[in-house]
This record gives sequence, C-alpha cells and structure tokens, in this order.
Amino acid sequence: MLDIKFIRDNVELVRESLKKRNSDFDFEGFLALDEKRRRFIKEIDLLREEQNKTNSQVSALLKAKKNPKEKIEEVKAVSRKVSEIEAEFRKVKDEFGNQLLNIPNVPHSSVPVEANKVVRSQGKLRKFKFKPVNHIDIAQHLDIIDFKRSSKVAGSNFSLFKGAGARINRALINFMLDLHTKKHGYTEVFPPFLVNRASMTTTGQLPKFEEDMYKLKHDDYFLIPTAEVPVTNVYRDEVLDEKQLPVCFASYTACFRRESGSYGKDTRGLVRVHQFDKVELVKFVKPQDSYKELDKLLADACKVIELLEIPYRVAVLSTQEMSFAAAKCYDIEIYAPGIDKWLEVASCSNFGDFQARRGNIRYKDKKTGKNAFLHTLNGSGVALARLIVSIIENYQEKDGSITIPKVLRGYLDGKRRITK
RNA sequence: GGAGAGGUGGCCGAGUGGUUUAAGGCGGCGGUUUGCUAAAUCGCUGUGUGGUCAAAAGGCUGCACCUAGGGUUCAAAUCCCUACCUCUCCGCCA
Repeated sequence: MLDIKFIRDNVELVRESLKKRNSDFDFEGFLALDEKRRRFIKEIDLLREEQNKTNSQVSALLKAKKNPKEKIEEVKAVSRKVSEIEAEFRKVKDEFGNQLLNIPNVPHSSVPVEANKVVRSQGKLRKFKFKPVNHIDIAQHLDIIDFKRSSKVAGSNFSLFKGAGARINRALINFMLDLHTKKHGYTEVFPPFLVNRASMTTTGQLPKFEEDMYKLKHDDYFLIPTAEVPVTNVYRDEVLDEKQLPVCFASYTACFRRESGSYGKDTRGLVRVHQFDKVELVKFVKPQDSYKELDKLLADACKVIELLEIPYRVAVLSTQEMSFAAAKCYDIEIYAPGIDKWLEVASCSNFGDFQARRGNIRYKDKKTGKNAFLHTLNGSGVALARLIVSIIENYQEKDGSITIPKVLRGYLDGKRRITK
C-alpha cells in the first residue's frame, strides 16, 4: 500500500509508474475520491465538534441540577445530521480503502521498463555426448516420481515422489536450511500453511488476486502460495526495536498454487505444479538498508545453485513483469537441458514499505524516537520442484542413472548415484 | 463440538452511562541532586487522521481511537448484537 500523503505529493510519479506497469487502475478517479473523502471528514469533524461542545453543556447543566432539555434537543438535531452524513461517508471511505489496496507498488528507478535484463550468468552448460532426456522419462525409468498415481490421488499437475526421489527432495530442503541458518545467519521458522485474510492482504495477494488462491470453503482460510505470506505476517501489527533489525528468517513450507488459466503451457512434469516445496528467505530491515540487503539475499539464493553446480542466470524483472507488491525484483533461472528451457527457481524482491504499511509492521527509530514502517524483502532460497527438474536433467547419465550432486551426498548416506 | 471467564496505552492494571481530558504503577525520555554509580526527587510520555502555519524540523487546532465491526442513547471503555482472539473445564482426537 502506498502512503496517501506520498501519492498526493507525488501525483506525477505515481501516474507514471502505473503506466510503466501497464496498470488499468483508474488513478484520476481515485484522486477525485480522495478529495471527496477529505471533504466528508472536514464536514463531519466540524459537526462533531459542535455536538461535543453542546454535550458538555448538558453535563454542566445536569451537574448544576438544572433542566438540560433545551440543550438535549439541540444536540439531538446535530447528532441526527452526523449519522446521516456518516452513512454516506462510510461508503466513500470503504471504496477509498479498497482502491488504495489495489494500487501497485512504485518501481525503483533502476528497474527497466522495456524488458527483463540479464545481469549475471554463471556456470557452463554441460556438453552432452548423448541426447539429454527430459526429467519425466528419467524419473519414470528410475521410479522416483509417479505422475500417474499423483493424478489419481489428487489430479493433474501434482507430484508423487518415491524412494530416492522423496529422499532427494528432503535432502534438498535440509541442505538449504542448513546453508542459510549455519552460513548465512538466518533463523529457521516453520509457520502455518493456512493463513487468514489479513495475512494475505499484508503481502499483497488480496484483495486483487483472490481468484488465484486456494481457499477453504467452510473457513476463511487460504492455502499459502509461498512462505512469504505467513513469515512476513509474523510481525504484523507490531513495533520492533531498532536493535532487533535486520530480522532474517529462513522457512521451509509447501506452496500451493491454483495456476488456473495456465493449462497448455509447461504443464507436463514438475515445471508447473499445484503443490511444491520451497525454502523461503524473509527479511525485515531498516529502510536505508533494504537495497543492500536485497543484494545479500540474492547472493544467498545464488549460493544454493552454485553449490549444486548448476548453470544459472539472474535477471532484473521489468516494471511490467514485476509482481504487484515489489519495488525491485531479481529472478534466478536455471537451465534444464532435457526440456531445453531456463526455469525460474527463485525470485528475490524488495518491497520497500509497501507490505509493512499494509500489515502495520514498524520499528522504533532510535534517533527520532518515532515509529516508522520498516522494509520487507523476500526471496526463494530456492523452489524445489523445478530445481529437481534441473538436477535430474543436468546430472543424468547415458545409462539412465543420475549422479547425486556432491553437496547432497552427506544427506543421502554418502550415495553417489541413483540407479534403477 | 458443549459450558464458563476474559480482551483497557510500550507493559502491568483500575475503571458498570455524564470533568475519563483513561486513575495508579512499571518502563522510557529529560531536569535537579551527586566525585562516579545507585538511590531520591520533579517534569514529560501513544497512534491515526483532517485543517492550518512553516523551506524544513516542527507548531497550533479539530476529530477519532479502550480487540474489530455494527447497534441503543442527547451522551458509551461502560449497555446490546456479531466476529476474532486468549484462558479454564468437558467431549473428540494425531
């Protein structure tokens, strides 16, 4: 959420950034609504002032044991008028609040407008002496992922890991959590996978993207699309001490995505599934530190891929590609030779105070003694399903087996290969 | 799921319709005292929002805020309704 005062003081900037995002938000209508809202506030406050004053005269008369009837009639009239106007005002206020929640974040000035820009490429693509096979065929051959039965149990675009497949999934989670908590200074948290409406609103999934979310029918709960939601909301409606910052959390959760409307593209195998595992990194930082922290966050995520020895590239997302709440966002893509595609496995974003404002997450600034909104960031560190696609396809051997990446062997009883 | 008790400021806690302008305490900030520390003592103390003045820091002023949202009333922390949350007991349960 943007600060209404910021919007009023920077009308041009906000108008421009909406344009850069290709947003269809009716900004001029919103500004007019704000005007209207403020006129209401002024009018109601003036009437209330009158009401309060006359009311204390009633009190004084009662105290002096005099008859307050005349004054009561007077204040009755004002009171009636206030409730009439308030009824109208409530509509305006609600509409205003709703529209404010639908304005996307203002992109940072360094974010490209035209197209995503690759800022870094690392690792060499493997040269195969045979034609690389896709992960689906390899996994089925080794009997480590059973897509047929996951469809039976749940539906299409789910997965069922089995044997070494399940082990490697668990090994990856442990490897990433260990790396981030032991080497990168994050604290591990394990949150609820179901969250309420307020939490989904803080991080920006609601109100605009409710249709994209899995929702329970009988309770007002949502399945989390990412650990970002529960973990960012850990400090909702709280004031942190400046000394606590930065707070860095690493969190494993399953992630649930409806992916409606995406049928037909990348729907085979593990590339686009309704449920996958992810280790997420979330930071709460002082505003002046947030871009420095974004770089560190990105480096922490890249480290995972580097240790797994998979080629990757990093792109800054353009204003049009960037998500609703982000001010700046890097995507990490890894190569999958079997399907010959670059896959997004991580997205590292700085949200500025956008989420903090929606969730009322503040810190006490020691210098000014005031409460201020802090900045939130998060990044995948990293998402599992597509990572497994890339591992299977990059580490495949001609005989149909898979070599286990060195850093994972310790988590798999020292095993070096997955064979049939 | 059933029965009951609760939710008050950064924290504890008083307050059952009209100087509540939320007592008192703790904490925090500042002053005095002091060789230093501690103690004592005095003062100050939250958030949001509108208007206005100011280059700004901020000042002045109005309104709202006692979990949230409705309602009753001239007037609500206080009465009523609903939701959420916490606690106790019972039931069910990995």
